[in-house]
Amino acid sequence: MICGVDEAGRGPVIGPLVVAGVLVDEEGLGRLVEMGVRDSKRHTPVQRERLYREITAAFRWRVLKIEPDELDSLMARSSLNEIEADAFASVIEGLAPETAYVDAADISCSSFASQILERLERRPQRLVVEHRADERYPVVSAASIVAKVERDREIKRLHTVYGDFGSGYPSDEKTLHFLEHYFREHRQLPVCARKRWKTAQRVSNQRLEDFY
DNA sequence: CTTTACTAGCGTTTCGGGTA
DNA sequence: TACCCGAAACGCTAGTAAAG
Repeated sequence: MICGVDEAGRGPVIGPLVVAGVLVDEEGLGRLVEMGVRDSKRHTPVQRERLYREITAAFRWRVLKIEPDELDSLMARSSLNEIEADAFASVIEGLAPETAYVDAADISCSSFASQILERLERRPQRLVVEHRADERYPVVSAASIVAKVERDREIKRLHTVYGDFGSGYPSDEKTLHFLEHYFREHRQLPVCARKRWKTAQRVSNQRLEDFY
């Protein structure tokens, strides 16, 4: 059996980090190609939703979410890469594949591979860690779609709680506005925000500067 | 007219080399 | 030795061009 693992929501200041894995056999690999899975960025949201339903109905899969408050406390002691290596390892462990294909986010492939390996009790026979694996391997594309849709759904849920704050990424004007407004109103950042992120800290400090 | 595809620009983190 | 800054990788948005 072969699994692919990818992550979504590494950069944003709002919402969870999501890691997903999909497990397929040789035949399933062919089905993924027939479905036309590609890197999640290459699909429209509607296509992603449809593919998500097909993938999760047809194959074994796992998803792991790390909420902002948990991420904040973990980052007091570990780097983001170590936290991700932990999450990737437990997803792989849960699917127990012979071969695992992993998308290395913003780190050198070899060091990420060894970080994952040292966290695995039962290691797959083959661990392939590459940049842009989500473009090269359909099973990683599938994982990227699952991760992306799971995060989008979570953001949508948060919109019903907090109103429309955009994507949650610092480059999104709406997100920044929301954080500033919320902080002015409540004198603290919302639970859904990552306090350790520079953007979040800037928002908090800006308030202090205004105050004095 | 609507949807899709592509690029540029900005945000995040980590890594590595140069400099004081 | 310690620090700083650029490069690399990712994701997101907005804008533009092309296709249906």
